[in-house]
Amino acid sequence: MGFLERLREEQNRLVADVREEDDDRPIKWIVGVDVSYHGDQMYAAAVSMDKSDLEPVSVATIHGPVGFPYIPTYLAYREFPGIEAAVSRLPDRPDLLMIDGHGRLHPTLFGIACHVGVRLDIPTIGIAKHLLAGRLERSPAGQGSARPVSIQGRVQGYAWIPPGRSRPIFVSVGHRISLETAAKIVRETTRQGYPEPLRVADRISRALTKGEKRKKGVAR
DNA sequence: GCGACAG
DNA sequence: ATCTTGTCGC
Repeated sequence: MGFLERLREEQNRLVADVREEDDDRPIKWIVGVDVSYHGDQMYAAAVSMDKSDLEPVSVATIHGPVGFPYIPTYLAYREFPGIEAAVSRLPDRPDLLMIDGHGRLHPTLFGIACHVGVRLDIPTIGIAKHLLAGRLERSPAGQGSARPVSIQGRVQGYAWIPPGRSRPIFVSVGHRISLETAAKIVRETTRQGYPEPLRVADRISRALTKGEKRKKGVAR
């Protein structure tokens, strides 16, 4: 059996561990984590903020060699090492992790947000800019612009157009949270375009790669 | 077999 | 994700 087939087997095994019930503990520290690349190096940033004011409280960054290529539906095997390392450098354990990429909106119902959540045993939400799997349903009456996304007839996520953005973002459960709560928290943490923890994490991780370019004298 | 395909 | 100039629009 090939390498990717083995990884697919692992996904199909671990998907049974995903929990979609809300956690008991209240959510105070929300962490956004994102990864950027420069050549064969990856840079990850984890940003922790208090849910009540969305002000960054702590930041952790790492960089290291890229160990896996980008292959659609296997994103976690590329990004998990960086995510894990950055999150573990934070002074406090996150109450909730926001991941750039899908959770249950995945062909195996086990996208990177589920992968990170299960392996770190932390509640996670998947937030992505493009759809990978699933079908957009008609907007239900009353729901503010959020459209359900279904896989095999089951709602696994929502497409939502945040203020200040023209295209939707896609929200799905990663681990230890309900889809409704995930959607609510995404709305509450979005000021413009994308949830604040992810916006800041993205900005920081990308700044790290830019800094690397300057060091090496790459043209600007 | 063909097309589509998170970051 | 990253590479990349100008260009359209608020």
